[in-house]
Amino acid sequence: MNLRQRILEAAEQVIRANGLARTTTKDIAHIAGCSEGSLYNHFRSKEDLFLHVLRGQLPPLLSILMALSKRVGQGTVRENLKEVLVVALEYFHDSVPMLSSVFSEPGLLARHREGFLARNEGPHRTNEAVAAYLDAEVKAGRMVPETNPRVVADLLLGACFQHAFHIQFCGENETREEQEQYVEQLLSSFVDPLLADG
Amino acid sequence: MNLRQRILEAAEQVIRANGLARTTTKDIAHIAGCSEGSLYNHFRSKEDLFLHVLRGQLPPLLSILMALSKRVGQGTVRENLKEVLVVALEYFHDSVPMLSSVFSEPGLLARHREGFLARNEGPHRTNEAVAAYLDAEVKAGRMVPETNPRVVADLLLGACFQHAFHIQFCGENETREEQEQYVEQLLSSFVDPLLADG
Amino acid sequence: MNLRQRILEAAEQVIRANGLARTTTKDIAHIAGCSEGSLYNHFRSKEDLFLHVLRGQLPPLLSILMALSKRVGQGTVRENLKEVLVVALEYFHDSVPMLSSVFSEPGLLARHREGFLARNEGPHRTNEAVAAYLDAEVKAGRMVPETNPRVVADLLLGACFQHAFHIQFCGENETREEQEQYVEQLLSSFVDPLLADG
Amino acid sequence: MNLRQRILEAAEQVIRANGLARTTTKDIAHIAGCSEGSLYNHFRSKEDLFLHVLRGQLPPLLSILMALSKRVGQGTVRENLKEVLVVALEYFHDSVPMLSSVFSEPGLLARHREGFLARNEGPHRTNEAVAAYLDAEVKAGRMVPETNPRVVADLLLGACFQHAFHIQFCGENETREEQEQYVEQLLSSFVDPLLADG
DNA sequence: TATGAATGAGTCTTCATTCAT
DNA sequence: GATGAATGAAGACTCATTCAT
Repeated sequence: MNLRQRILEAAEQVIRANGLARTTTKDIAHIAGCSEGSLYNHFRSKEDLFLHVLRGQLPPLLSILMALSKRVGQGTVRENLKEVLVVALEYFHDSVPMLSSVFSEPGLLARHREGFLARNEGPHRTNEAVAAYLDAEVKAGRMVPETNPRVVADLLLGACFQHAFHIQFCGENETREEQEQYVEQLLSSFVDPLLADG
Repeated sequence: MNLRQRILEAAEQVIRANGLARTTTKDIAHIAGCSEGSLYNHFRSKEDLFLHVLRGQLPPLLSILMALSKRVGQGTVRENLKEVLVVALEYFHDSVPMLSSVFSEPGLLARHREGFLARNEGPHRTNEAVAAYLDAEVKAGRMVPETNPRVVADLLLGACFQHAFHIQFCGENETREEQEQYVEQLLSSFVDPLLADG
Repeated sequence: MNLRQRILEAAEQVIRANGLARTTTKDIAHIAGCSEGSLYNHFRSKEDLFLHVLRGQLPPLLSILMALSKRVGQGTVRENLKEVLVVALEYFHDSVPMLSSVFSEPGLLARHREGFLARNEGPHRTNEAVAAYLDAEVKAGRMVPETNPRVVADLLLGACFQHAFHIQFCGENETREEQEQYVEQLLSSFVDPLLADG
Repeated sequence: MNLRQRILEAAEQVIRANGLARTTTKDIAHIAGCSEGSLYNHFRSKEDLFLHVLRGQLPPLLSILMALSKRVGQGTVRENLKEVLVVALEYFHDSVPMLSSVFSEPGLLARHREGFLARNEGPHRTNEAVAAYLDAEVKAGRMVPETNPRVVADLLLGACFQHAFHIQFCGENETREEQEQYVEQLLSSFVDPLLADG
């Protein structure tokens, strides 16, 4: 693996372990197995490096959710949503600490913003993707016509997001099974009544 | 106002303006109108000061939501929920940046956690309070019996929380009116069908 | 002596010993007997400190030359000029290395310039002061009327300046006696014919 | 042009633009259109490269002045001196910043000194060359016998040198015409009385 | 010979904290 | 309790130089 990539991964690793504010170039270089100077052969500044790390965080979930559009009309809506929500919940658990950290450095946030807005990759895009899927399923007659796709997407992803935020904030752990149970609760109480095959 | 209080407010002000990571004792002292040394006559350390600032952030919403229990059976459920959600949304807008910032300093987060867990004031308590209210309204027959109070609370507050997070993250502004519209959407599409008077 | 003054003198000392480009904050702090951090309690930056050191270099000769005006008509012109030129030559020897160094840092030179131009203390002022004295002596009838004061001042100070520059550049030493001999040469060959009492 | 020469010219260009202390190997390589590594295929070190650049600065004027000896008895003394002084003044304007810069790096100056002293090319040699010319003209009867050639050379070149130093130090510009006027002043007020054809 | 990634020593600067007054 | 000068550890970043290709 080339050094640039190693540096990016080292930076992500240190940020996750020590927190954004406690991440030093020295630590990053140590984990990457190179000198501090080398960091600057690949990134203009520490902030620039962070920006590249952050940039790598957003797309994963988004690309999964974009792929949802291909599943319209396939499998069951419930299964599709369950899979999506479990993936989202897991992703939120992973990304919430780093994503949230950025609020501690408004300058970094501002530059990060410029980037993801220009690339149309903001975190809000996930909700749009799920809403688009729901919309298609409503039109396909697989969900009741009263369904408001955007509101349902916001409710489901919002619940998962806040849930992950709270778990991380409280320093708890959640097993994969617990995550699935959480999603199952949402589906049973909220989504099932919206399914057309009721 | 005594100096201790002035320091606390100055710290909060600087954190909001510059971000947690860019908040220095020098800036705090300057805004508080005292010397840096004075900070240490009132707080053991900068972290200690931050902890006191953070402690002051959580309770406001919680105490409002706790008061909800007194409104069971009074007014309409819709009105009660609307008021609560608007207040919550506004509070999330205000507090998300500072609350999220803490993820950048795991040590600070850990100590903060010890505190709010000991005082039973964690951010997750807001959802519990709303769930308790909903539970009471279900029992009072003002909501359909299929309502799962905790899930509904998580969906509603989760949507508001993530919405505020996204707005702040994208650096946008939202007027009070837009906030009310957002809440109204949630109510119309999701809550109304759950009201027993339908 | 207060720390600020000690830092200024330490900086000057290190610049003289190691050269402007090889002067580090570490060395300055060490000579001043304080920590590097203390430098920044008294000066905004290393450049700012250098600016204050430089500012202290220009005025000494200038103030001596300004005092010349009081000697018009007193003593002999030759004696007055001799004293002035010896002082100037000695001063040039002392100041040429540091003054010249500044050309290596155009940014520092630019800021230095702003300062001395605003205070009307530039190095060219020395020539103006001597010219003013000569003009007065011409008008007092103690020098031949053909004397062009500004040209004579430029020739005499220019010769001394370049002489000092060459000596320093070649790393030679010049005793006080040799300096006096150099000045005496200038007086005998050039100034004497201009004196009215010839 | 070969790379070695391109590097030398690039180095000179960067030094003139950014100052000696702000000249980096990176900048030099960029201007020379080669890699930093290539610098070290042609020069032992950055200091070595600078030494070669400096070495190229001194001889130009000197060789012109050495050629003066051929003009003894030809043209008029006034014309010869005027041409020489204008060339010298222009040269001083050009070279003073770089030459002076070297005082900021005593180690570089010391090595430079070794070189030009061994080659008998020091800056003081210019004055010797002019003095030799004047001496010849005195002996040729074209200047009054009281003329002290070395003193006259020091006065004239000293005035020009200091004038150029002041102009550069004050960041001013001087047109060719102004330079000629300055020299003309020196000639009219000082040299003319020394010419034998008066 | 030309390269350019990698280096690591060195530099300036920041900042939370202390302590004598 | 209030001060603010002094601290020194730690930080990000620069840069001349090396070396494998």
